[in-house]
Amino acid sequence: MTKKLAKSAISQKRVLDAAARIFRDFGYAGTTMRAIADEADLKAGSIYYHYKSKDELISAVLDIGIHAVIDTVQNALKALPEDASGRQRIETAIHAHLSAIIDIGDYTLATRRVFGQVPEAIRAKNMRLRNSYGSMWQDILVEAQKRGEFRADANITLARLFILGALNWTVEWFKPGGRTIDDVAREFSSVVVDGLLDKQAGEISGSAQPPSGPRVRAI
Amino acid sequence: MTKKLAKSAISQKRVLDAAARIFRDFGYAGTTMRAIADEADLKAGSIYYHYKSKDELISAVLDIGIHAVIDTVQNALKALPEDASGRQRIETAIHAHLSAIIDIGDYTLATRRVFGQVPEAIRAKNMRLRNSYGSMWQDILVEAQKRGEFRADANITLARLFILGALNWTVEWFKPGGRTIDDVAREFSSVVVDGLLDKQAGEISGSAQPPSGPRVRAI
DNA sequence: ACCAAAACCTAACACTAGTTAGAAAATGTC
DNA sequence: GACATTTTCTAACTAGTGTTAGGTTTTGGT
Repeated sequence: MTKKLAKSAISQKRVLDAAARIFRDFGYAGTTMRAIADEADLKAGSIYYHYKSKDELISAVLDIGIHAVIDTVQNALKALPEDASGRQRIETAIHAHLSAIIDIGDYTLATRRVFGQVPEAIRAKNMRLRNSYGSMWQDILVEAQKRGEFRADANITLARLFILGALNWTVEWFKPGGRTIDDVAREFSSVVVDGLLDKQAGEISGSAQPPSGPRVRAI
Repeated sequence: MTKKLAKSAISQKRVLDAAARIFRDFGYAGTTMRAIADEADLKAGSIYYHYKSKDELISAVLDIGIHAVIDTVQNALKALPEDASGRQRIETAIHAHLSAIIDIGDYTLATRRVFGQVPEAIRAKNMRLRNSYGSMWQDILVEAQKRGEFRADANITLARLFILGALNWTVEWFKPGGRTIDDVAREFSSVVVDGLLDKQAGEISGSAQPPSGPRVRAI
């Protein structure tokens, strides 16, 4: 166990980044080792020095994709005060999730496009990570509901599926240079939270009232 | 033009259905003509009697997928009274969309999983259909906003992207036998509409108030 | 029973896939 | 500068790809 196999992390990352881009564009079967090698300025055979098979490569890409999201969101939530409201937590989580998946967009998109086509064993392993991320969200929502911030009759599980579905879809249309992540996160939170907020309990935090702009008359 | 090339629509559909299932499971490049043939109880060469290439097959699958959704939603909307509310329209459209994509789930999933990997020309052709579907939703939302039903400060384009993203994601987790489409549609509508509804304008339609169940105290 | 059209099959083509063994280059250490 | 280690390349093998040409069977109308 005292081997000193270092294997130059930077070359490894070069191959991994290239793989993510190619997997993203051509899917699992459509991705060839030769195409990855081209993208990474290598010859096909050389990849096998870093990864021992195509499957090990896609597995690494998948894990990086979900891990980045989990870490980013977890850290953002930890930075919140203990008594943060459900709204704050959701806004924070949405913003962090969007930042993460757009930051490492190649990996996220690769994951989305390839997940259904990957060998069962690899998919199952990655699925465990995704499920643990799902429970993270479930906890936030259930907590807020228990505290009376969210409607008691809301189906939290379905709401969570709705939120994560919409979030994950973002990478398909979000293009850097257009809308900012802040804008998207704010608008998204507004749609989701103001739908979950218990109106019977009266308005709690701010940001629910339209800021300025033209007011529409009621009837 | 007076040819009588009928080409037995039922065989053609058998091949198409098989193709949808295989494309769904293995992606564009991962799908082999031999696998489709197997699934359709044919030999690979025979497929070429019905479709002249793999590309023509995937193109047909993609078009069927989006067309089914467009038709179902359009018909459901047409059946509504002229003065239907925005809430009603959204609930109807969500329900119809879900019904359609789950009904032809193989095609929808195939589309989702394969879209990014298909030759550019085919994708562009199918994209036009999808864009026209997008404007349909945009119209519903903008109309409701103009009538003062939805918050004036809501970004309709973003809201639409969220809704369609979440809807399209449904096929990934929805399993027949569990939740009903009605349940999912109702909950989704509730999350979306009660988030879009202008609270300044007061409650308009019903279904916003929690029906029965335990009421949560405010603070 | 006959026959043409429709539907399917067989066998092969040129090509590309993942992977590997072994040689060659690059790198760093003394 | 020599030498061992790390990294890359070359060239090949087998297996499987989309597609096609031409033959065989099935079908349905007369």
